[in-house]
Order: sequence, then C-alpha cells, then structure tokens
Amino acid sequence: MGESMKGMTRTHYCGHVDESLIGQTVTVMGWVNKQRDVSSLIFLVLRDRTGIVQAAVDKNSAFYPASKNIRMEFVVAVTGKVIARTPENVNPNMPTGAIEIEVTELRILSEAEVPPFQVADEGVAIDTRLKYRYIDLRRPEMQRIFEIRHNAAQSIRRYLTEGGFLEIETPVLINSSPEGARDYLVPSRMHPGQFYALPQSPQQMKQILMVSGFDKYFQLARCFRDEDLRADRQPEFTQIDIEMSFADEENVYAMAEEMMGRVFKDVLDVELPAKFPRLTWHEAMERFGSDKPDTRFGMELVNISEVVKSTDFQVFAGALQNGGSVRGINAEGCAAMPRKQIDALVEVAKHHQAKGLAWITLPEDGSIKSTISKFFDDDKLREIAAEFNAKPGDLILLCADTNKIVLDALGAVRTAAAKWKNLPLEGFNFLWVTKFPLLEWSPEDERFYASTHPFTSPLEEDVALLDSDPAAVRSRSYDLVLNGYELGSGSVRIHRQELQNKMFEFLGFTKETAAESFGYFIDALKYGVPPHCGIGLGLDRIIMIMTGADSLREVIAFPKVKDASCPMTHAPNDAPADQLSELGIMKIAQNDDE
RNA sequence: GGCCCAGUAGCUCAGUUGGUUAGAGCGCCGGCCUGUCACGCCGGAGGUCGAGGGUUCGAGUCCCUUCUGGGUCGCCA
Repeated sequence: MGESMKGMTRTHYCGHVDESLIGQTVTVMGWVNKQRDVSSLIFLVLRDRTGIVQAAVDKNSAFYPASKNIRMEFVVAVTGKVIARTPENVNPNMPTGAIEIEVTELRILSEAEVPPFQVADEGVAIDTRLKYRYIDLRRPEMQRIFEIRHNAAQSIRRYLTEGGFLEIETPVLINSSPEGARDYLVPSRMHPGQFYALPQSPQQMKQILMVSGFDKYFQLARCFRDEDLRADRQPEFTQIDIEMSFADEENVYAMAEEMMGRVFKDVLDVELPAKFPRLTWHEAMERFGSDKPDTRFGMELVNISEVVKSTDFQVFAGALQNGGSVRGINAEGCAAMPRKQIDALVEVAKHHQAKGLAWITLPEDGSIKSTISKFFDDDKLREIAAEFNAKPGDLILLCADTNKIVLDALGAVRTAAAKWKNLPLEGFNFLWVTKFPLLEWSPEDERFYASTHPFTSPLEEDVALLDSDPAAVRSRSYDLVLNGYELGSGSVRIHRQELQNKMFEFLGFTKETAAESFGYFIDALKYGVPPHCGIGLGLDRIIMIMTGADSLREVIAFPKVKDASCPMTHAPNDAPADQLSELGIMKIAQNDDE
C-alpha cells in the first residue's frame, strides 16, 4: 500500500533544511526515522541520505489520523512551512534541530513492515546486517562510507584524467592464467566444456594496451580471486589499475604519491607527505619481520646473533649453527604484562612455526629477570637488553630459528604486542616496499615460481644471478603499504623479448607451454614494446583505511561472507538441469560419504 | 584443511557452583499523555537457550558430535 507522489516534487533533502529556509514551504521525502506521538501532536523524524529533519503534525491537522499509523521505515512525502523552533525546543544534538516543518501535506508513499533491526541500532551482527543489507545501508555510518567511496573514486578519476591517462575497460571474460590465485570459471555455451576465467587483475590486457600505444592507461577494474576470505580479502574487489609507457619506477612512485595526496586532501582534507618513505623488501623484513609493516609504531626487530654467538644455550646455539639467527623485539613498557598475555604472544609465535619465545623483563625496580637466566648471567642479560635500548619497564621477547621463521614470528609478535598495548595508532603511514625477490622456491614442487608474475623485470645487476643463485635475484617491483596493509603492488615489466624468453625458460615453460598460456601476449611482444611499468591499488582497502572500518565488508555494498556466499542473494546457487545441459556440464550427485 | 572465539526473545545482551516459572534494554501490540527529540507512564505478547546425543534426581550451564558466523594459519601469480 502506498500513495502516489503525483503533484508533489521534492524541493530539499532532509539534512539540507536549515534556518535559511524559515518561512518558506518545502517538500521533503524520506524514511520515517521515528514517529513520536505526544498526544497534542505527532512528530515525524524523516531521514534520507543527507540526514534527518523533524516534521510536526498538529492534532487539528487533516493528516493527524494517518500520522497515528505511521511507523518506522514508512516512506513519506511531507510538504510544510519551515519554522524556527522556540529556544527551549531547539535540539542542539541535531544539525537541523533549530527548525522543524509544519506539515500541510502528507503522503504515505510506502508502508513498511517492522524491520528485523532498527536503523539506529548499533552492533548488530554482521550476518544479520548482510542478510538485510538494504536496511543496514540506511544507517548514516554506511551512507557516509559510500559517499567517501564515491568521492575517492571521482578524485582518482579526475587526477588521472588531468594527468593524461585514459580509462579503458578490459574484458571480464578472459582465459585462465596458469599461475597465481584460483580463477573463477564461467562455462561457455558456444563451446561446451570450455570455460572463460574472470580476471584476477587486468595484468596482461593492460600490458597489451601499452603495446597498442595507449601510453597512460587506468581503470577502476573489478578483479576476482577464488581464494579464502579474510577481513581484508574479498573474492571480488576493485583495483585502481594503472600502466604507463616510457616510464620507470620513479615515475610510478611520483604518480602514486601525488594521486594519494590528492585523494586524501579531497576526501578527508588530510595532507600527506609529498614523498613516501621507501624500504627494500630485505630492510622491511629485517626491521619489521613483515613485507607490509605498520610503521606507526616502533618495536623494531634487533638481531642479537653476534651477542649470543658463544652461548651454551642449545636453542640459540642450534639455530646459529644451522645458519639461523637470534632476534628479538623490545615490547616497550610491557614489563608488567600478565603471564597469560605473554603466553598468548608465545602462541602467536608458534602459529608462525617458531618453537617458542624467550623473554627478559626489566621491572621498574631496576632488576632484571629472564626465562634464560640459567644460561646468561645478569651482566650478559643487560648486554642483550642494551642492544634493544631497553629501560626499566620494558619486556624483551627473543626468538631463535631459521631466519624466515624468526622474522615471520617476531613480525607477528610485534603486531600482537602493539595491539595488546592498545597504542593510539593515528595517521596514515604510507610506505614503499621495493625490490622483492623475483622468484620463490616451492618445496612441494621443487621449483621456482615467479613471486609476482613472469613479466616482472629483474634488477639489471641481478640478472646474472639467475643461473647461479636464483633465490637472490631481486625484481624491479614495489608494494605500496599503508598502516600495515598492502594497498597494492606493481613492477617494471620486461619489455625485451630475449629476457622474457629467458624468464619463461627459467620458470620451466617450453616454447609450446608458454605459447599455450600466453600465446597472444608473446606474439604482441614481437611487434614493438615500449618500456612500461604500472601498479594496481586496492580501492576497497584504501576506503577501508580512510573510513576507519575494520573490514572490507564495511566498504563494499554487497559483500560476501566467509564461505564466499552472499547472505542476501544466497549466491552461489544451483543451476537448473536444462541450463547445465546446454552448457555441456554434468551434474555430479552430492556424495555425503566424501 | 588446521587452530581460536561466539551462538539465550525481532535486535543487543545478562544469566553465579548444575537447582523453583530463563531476565533486562530497545523494538512489537493495546491504552494514556498539550512540544517530543534515547519522549514519558500503565498494561501485554514474544523463547526448541543454534541442532543432535550423552552424564545427572535435575542441564542455558558439564561432556561429545554437528551447524552457522567471526578471526586467523595454510592459501592469496
């Protein structure tokens, strides 16, 4: 049931009705945020995406009886005169609290059932919110987020357009790529038994566009990855995809720094530094135990292998003998951390394959205590503590193992300790992490894989190492990191055919398998390739950090949940048998014994 | 696939050592209220304590299994 709005025209948004309109007649339309019946009159608080405004229906009004029945979330249209509230009736907590609308015309455009939760409710469980996302999105906080998202996207488009970039759409139905994340596959009706893949990123397409002469390209591109979800990972996400010709990493850095500066200024009125600090991947791992460190706090890793090299303590000595190291962090001010919490940090370390953590505490009374005091006298403990610039009140956590495990574990412990300390982490710390290893050894497959993709250029000076020490080869790659999140990554691409062929060869592609996987791409490289490089930045993650949200779900209108399904639409769902047969797909019966 | 946490009214939660009829706020329904704005007052409805099994004289509470959601490791070129 609902009345027509015929003859009524919205003149203002609810949130825009202010004192400047006093005496004028306005028409607003929106959802009923609240109906308050105080007997002599009925207040209707109307809400749209700009805010709320109060309308009053007098007892003598023709609309009084209808107003009695109005409940939350009805959609109504109201015309009336804007009047100033008397001073004692002004609501200072409401942006439009100095005025109200005296209703002269009221229509119920749509009635509403009692919603499963109220728009004003805080802390509703995420699955309930997502099931009724249309109600959830009415919340002012959600409306704010999507306005920010829109503004950011527009700011990005403006910046890149002014910089001479062209936005070009690339196909969503492409072919499957052999390495990388799992592809989502789409069956082809015209080619039964064959499949399109949805792009994990428009990587090859944008490089082809460089070959085509569109020397500055961008796209706000949908990307798809069929992998497990996380708070910061959705199977379907949006990437600011950029590629530039006749450019190198310095051009990408400058462009991205300027673009981020513009977006944060435009949207949040925040000034970012003109240049972002840079760390090589190796430095980032050594100092923070992470390739995407949160640099808003210290507690950097310290290598104390030299200091403890002559110890009898088997855990340390053993690690050192096996080419590992002993490192630690100073959890500043955590000397009083309860035992239970320290145990939790040990668990964090164990989750990352470490066997445990040793620790040294420096209580405020100036003493020194340690789990390894059996092996180190107080002088030695103080020598170790000095390596961390430790002072009374600090807690030093030590880990010994292979370098990979130690760095990994301490990186996680560092983050967990900071979380426990509940540090006031403010600001936006951008960081470039550069020169990632070109290759990654897979113990299961006993071969190297490209760390990013096989088109990433190695550092000139490391090319020779391909034959002697492949693991040491660094690439001309870079990640943009913000507050501990990887916003995205990019690289200078290989534009010389002979180097590309060498890479394919090294990665175990034969001429035939390479042609099968990247045929069109290899062909394109034959016809004149400009030097080019680019980057892909996760728009969703940028918005998440800009809005202070704790999950990507908060900044995506209709996100997926843990099992990659949608609680609202129930996608994915079963396909009808005839549709499947048209696609040449046989339905396999579910076997419960499996 | 592994590990951790949660699941009690429509929503958010409390529920003690296992012990009478499982509670609160918001929402909902009915009534009242001459300016509310977290309106107020009176009354009312609403529960398979996620599900199944077990222990017990007795289970929301203990045990096992399972489902759902969240976090995380693996995974994420």
